[in-house]
Amino acid sequence: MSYEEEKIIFNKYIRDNNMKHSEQRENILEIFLGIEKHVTVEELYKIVKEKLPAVGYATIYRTVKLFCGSGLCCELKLEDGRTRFEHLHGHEHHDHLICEKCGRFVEVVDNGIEKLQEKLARANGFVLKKHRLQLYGLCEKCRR
Amino acid sequence: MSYEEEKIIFNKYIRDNNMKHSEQRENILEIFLGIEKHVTVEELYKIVKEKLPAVGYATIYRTVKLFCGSGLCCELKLEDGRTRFEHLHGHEHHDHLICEKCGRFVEVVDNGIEKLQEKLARANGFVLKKHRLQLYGLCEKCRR
DNA sequence: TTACCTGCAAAGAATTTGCAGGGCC
DNA sequence: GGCCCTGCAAATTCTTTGCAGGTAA
Repeated sequence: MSYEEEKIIFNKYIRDNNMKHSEQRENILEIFLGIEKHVTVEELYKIVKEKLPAVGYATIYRTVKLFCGSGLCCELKLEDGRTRFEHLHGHEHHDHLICEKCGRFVEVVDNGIEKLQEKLARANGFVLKKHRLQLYGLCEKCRR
Repeated sequence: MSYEEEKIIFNKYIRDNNMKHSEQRENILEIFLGIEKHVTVEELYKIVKEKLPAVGYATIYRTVKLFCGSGLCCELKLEDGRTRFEHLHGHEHHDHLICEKCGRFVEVVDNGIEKLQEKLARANGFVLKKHRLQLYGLCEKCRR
């Protein structure tokens, strides 16, 4: 058994919202947390399907929304228009550096940038809640 | 007549790509450049429809893509999943500060952030081409 | 037992494409 | 004249919803 901490968080969220615990949701959570990548619903569906052949597409959609609601995962909308989900197990907040050619994702954080964002928002009368930063460019390999 | 400079850029793009000039596209461009806001295709369609009642939805889609291709406009994908288009006439590159409650957009730029992004990308072996930064928070009015 | 969970299929929403007729070069 | 442009309708793609039967509490 793994990801005990996340399961506790998720099950608390389920209870707090008057929903019921289900074996399947916990299985999907475990599979999802084991994926080290930003998956689309389609990708997650295929991976889950291997272990739970009876699962339906709608369930994946419904389930990742629950993960997001419980704070275990967050949605990522990039330029290609597809929604991706990334779990937060073992990942602090981070931004994304994306290669325009090969599609490689790199997770990056820069404290200086974070602080300046906070300052910039304040200067405009805003209280910052969250931000999304994507850097697009060409990685080393793709420049050769 | 207005937006001469943009029309020249657009027409050059059309020619360079073996497409044909059309009165309608130029009219749409002029209307679009006159809108000081990030419009969805639906919004733009309604506005254009007032002056060009015969226009179709598909044309708006096709035409804004051309604007993007010619560099006169860029796509903006936010958390709500709808694609917005903003023209660059009179707008330097900027990021967005968005109020989560009232939806207000503020265009912001911070040179410090821009420079750190460049540095961060380089540190990871990337050559930066562009970036997208959205700051979400609560504006002054909405906090009262 | 009651209300939620689930798979399936159908519905929705946003966007793209095919086609036939009209316009540009 | 040939090829692109355009409106319309149909097709696609991604996502949500309704429903009927199964399951947790």
